[in-house]
Amino acid sequence: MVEAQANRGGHRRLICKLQSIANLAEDEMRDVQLLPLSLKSVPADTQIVRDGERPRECCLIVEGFVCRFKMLSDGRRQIMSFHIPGDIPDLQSLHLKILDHSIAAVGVPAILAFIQHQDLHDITRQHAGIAAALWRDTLIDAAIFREWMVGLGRRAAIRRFAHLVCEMALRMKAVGLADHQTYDFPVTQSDLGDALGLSTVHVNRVLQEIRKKRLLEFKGSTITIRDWKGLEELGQFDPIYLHQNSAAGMLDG
Amino acid sequence: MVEAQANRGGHRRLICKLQSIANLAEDEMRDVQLLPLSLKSVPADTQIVRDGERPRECCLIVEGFVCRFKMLSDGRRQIMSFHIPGDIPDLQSLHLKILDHSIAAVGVPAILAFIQHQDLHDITRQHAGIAAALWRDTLIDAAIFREWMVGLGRRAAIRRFAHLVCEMALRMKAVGLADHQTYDFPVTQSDLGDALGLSTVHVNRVLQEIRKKRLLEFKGSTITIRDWKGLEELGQFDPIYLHQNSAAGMLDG
DNA sequence: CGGATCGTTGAGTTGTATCAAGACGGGTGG
DNA sequence: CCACCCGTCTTGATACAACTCAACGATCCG
Repeated sequence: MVEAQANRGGHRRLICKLQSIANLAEDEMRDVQLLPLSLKSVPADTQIVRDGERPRECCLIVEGFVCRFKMLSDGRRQIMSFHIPGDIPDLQSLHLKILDHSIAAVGVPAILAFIQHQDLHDITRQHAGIAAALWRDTLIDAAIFREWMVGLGRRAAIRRFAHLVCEMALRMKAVGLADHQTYDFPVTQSDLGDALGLSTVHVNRVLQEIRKKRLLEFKGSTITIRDWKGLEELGQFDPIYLHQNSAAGMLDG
Repeated sequence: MVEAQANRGGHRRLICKLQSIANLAEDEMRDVQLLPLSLKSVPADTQIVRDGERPRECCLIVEGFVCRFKMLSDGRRQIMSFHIPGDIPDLQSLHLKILDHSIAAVGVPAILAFIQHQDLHDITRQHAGIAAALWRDTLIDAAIFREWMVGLGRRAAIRRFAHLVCEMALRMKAVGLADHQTYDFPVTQSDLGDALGLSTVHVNRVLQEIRKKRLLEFKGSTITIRDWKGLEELGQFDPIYLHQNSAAGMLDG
């Protein structure tokens, strides 16, 4: 069955993600695999949950690309994070009843696996290791926010973009979604602007500049890194803040 | 003994903080009060823990004012949060071994109470409620980061500042450190610039502008709010993101 | 083929940074 | 007790990064 396959996909993605941030015991992994998942697919650029809601479930990304964002009263938007398969972007709703931002699929349709809060509470009560791993995941989330704050507050536009490209490369790599120097990043220049705190026009000019420096290509929705060292330097990128289990041996081969 | 008093102060502050974000049971509060605290005072504007360290304890603020920040290679700084008595600014170190930023006292000397990671691990293992409360605390931390990101990315300088003033007012109020419309905020204009992503010169001009609007006074290290409604509107401030137990009935009396 | 979305370009504007210098103010030492 | 000094605040002049507005080109899709 298609559904059974996708379900396995959901558990596989979750396991893979958890292993990239923690070391789970055998029985813990087994129970993660038994978590009831409720699958749903959403079209590209569609909201999944909305600012102000009180969700009773968390959403695990199985396929696709997701962002969290807040709208301002004048219609402008700030994207606070991008999420990839294996992430649970609203894990915080487990302990914060009201959602203080929205979540949406970006660029391409997404397949999501919803997990009841109740089931997550149960599994964390039974397995201290899983509780710790999930807590840790939300802490890494926060660490990424902090790093973005540095960019938004203190880094020039082109550095911000370079930094984002490096970050996504490592995160995609950690869950097996990036090969040597290429990965999929299906966002528009307008999305990028909302994430980097820039106007679309300026994003466009930044992209041209970075292409001219031959640091990367960005055709269609594919990013191809041509000069990892250069990108890292331009973005002042130091992967420590990602707190990955193995932050070594990356794309610079 | 002075130390015994301050120790009680530490536990009192912690209890007060935890009650502002969660509902603890009797026995949980009792065990919180039994947590071993190791007191230390640090001079104003001194680092407490440093980027890259691997702390074995967390630091509870008993008195004073603390910020978390990252330094850039060119010596500029981004402050990512301010912390007040009752906060544990490095609670995340419980699950993220390496610190990805530094922590320092700002403006005035601080009294800190260090809690061994081991003791925190023990108490969370014994009391699911305390584990949840601490996890929740780190999640609120992250929610505040997100809100700051919106400011840094999308709000004009004066709005950013107004927003910060509102946020600090509510947080101080929640732990009994702000009265009707006044509270202590011992930061220099340079600190403010590092928090808001602005130059000192521009902070100065923003302050003048906001004074001219008669929204607040900022003499010495004391902020006096003159027009809460106006500040809230200017800062586009909506307290939802603070996830306080009782976000109602604030300074606008 | 037409419309919608996205990307690109140019011109003009503005918010904020930088540089430089002076004023203020609180603490220290002579 | 005064003089001095250092950090902070303030002000002015100038520079520039990024924004806005507006128009046009490129794709894609129905």
